[in-house]
Amino acid sequence: MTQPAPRPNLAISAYRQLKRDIIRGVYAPGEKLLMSRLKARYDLGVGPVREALSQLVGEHLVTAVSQRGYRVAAMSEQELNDIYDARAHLEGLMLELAIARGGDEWEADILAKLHTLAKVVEVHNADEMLDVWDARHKAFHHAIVAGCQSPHLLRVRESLFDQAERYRHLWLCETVFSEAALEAKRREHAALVDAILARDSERACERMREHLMTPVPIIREALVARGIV
Amino acid sequence: MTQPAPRPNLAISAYRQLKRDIIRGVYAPGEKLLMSRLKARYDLGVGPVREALSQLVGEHLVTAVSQRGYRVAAMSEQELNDIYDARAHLEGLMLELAIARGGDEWEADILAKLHTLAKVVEVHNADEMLDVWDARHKAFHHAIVAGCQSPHLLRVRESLFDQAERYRHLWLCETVFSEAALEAKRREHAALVDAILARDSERACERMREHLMTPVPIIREALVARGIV
DNA sequence: GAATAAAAAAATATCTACATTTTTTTATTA
DNA sequence: TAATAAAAAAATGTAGATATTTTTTTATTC
Repeated sequence: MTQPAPRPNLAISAYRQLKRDIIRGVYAPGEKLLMSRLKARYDLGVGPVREALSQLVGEHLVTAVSQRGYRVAAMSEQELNDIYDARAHLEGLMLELAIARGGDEWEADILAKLHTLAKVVEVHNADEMLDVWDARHKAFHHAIVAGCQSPHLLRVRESLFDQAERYRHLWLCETVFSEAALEAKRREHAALVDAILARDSERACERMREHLMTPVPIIREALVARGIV
Repeated sequence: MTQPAPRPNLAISAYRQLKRDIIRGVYAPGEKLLMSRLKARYDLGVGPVREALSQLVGEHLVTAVSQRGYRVAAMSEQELNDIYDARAHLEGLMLELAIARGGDEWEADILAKLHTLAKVVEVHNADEMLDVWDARHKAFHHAIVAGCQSPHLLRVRESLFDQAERYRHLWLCETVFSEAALEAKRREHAALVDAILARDSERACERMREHLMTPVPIIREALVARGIV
């Protein structure tokens, strides 16, 4: 049924690599993205690179000034606060809708993803640990909000998520390798799922908003420690 | 203080024209956007056109399939419902935050924009009437949600707005030229502002959600009438 | 003869290399 | 030092070459 994914063109792979590198912090916030450097790094012509940059401008990960090229979007404590605040409120809203609209398989899917997340232990390699935990954590949160059944709200959430990714990455590094932090997260998730399954909208949304805001102070410190702000 | 707007390059003006044409319905939903036609229509080379299309893909107004070019994003009754539902809930949330966070000048600005909107009468030309009323109507609604003071929520709202524009344009044509419809809108706006100034969050949000959903049946009919769905 | 499959042709999308314009840097002069 | 001019670097744009998809034509099978 599904179309066999067409072989991506160079612009698409340039887009993926560039986005990944920006999120991972390969380029510093505000850094100028020289066409010549990008061409060399990804071994592509200017066309594909330019198209990739155009799309990233649309996602606000890159800024452009006509005739003066492109830069990685800046990071700031102010933006950190605003993104996380916006996300917390948006996901609170989506959870409220999900509790009103979600059915049995919605609940079941949340439990399934919670279980999978709790089982991330057998991994040894540090990088792999980070990737696996992050992927499952994302899947868990996605399962919760997916219950709102609105493709457009889900899309809007994803765009906020993408913009938060650079900040989230700092938090992940602090969290994934601390057993205490992971345990705290486990407890928050359990309490959240508890309220959701009880269909207690008020309590669930409050816990969701709190849960989403906990990384902020940690990230703020990491930003300072790395001299980003 | 403000930078003198740099002269836009061809990609930027291609982007603006293309976006405008898509919103205004120059291209049918789902229509293939031939590179050769676009080049001819806007009198540009492939480079700038491709960059503009890439950005529109990021805004979900255009879809792309690798090696098979670009198409105008489809329109459907389902999407109409979802966009308006998502917007109603999002703007309800933003209004709630605005009532909690907005100060005196927020209230004053809403009143100012309401007044300006009420004064759209001296225009005779039909097209100009539509443009002026729409611009002031937008300004009014923007003034309301701006009180939430979150740049990211405002940006997310704008992206939903852009995606709704094609549907909104159908509604505008039905509304702006009907004195009865305009009068109904005037009353809804007055009731909304009333609840906002009373800082009655619950009532204001309810009225906002209702107000934002009223166009849906009208647009649905217009979609059918024009054979779009 | 109708339906299917294979091959060729046309249309289209994509990419690169080069030319042009603009901005930034460096050097020069008052 | 400030202003100007020259040089270098960078961004932008165009045209043509290449690769892919779609359509048309031709051949084959039932």
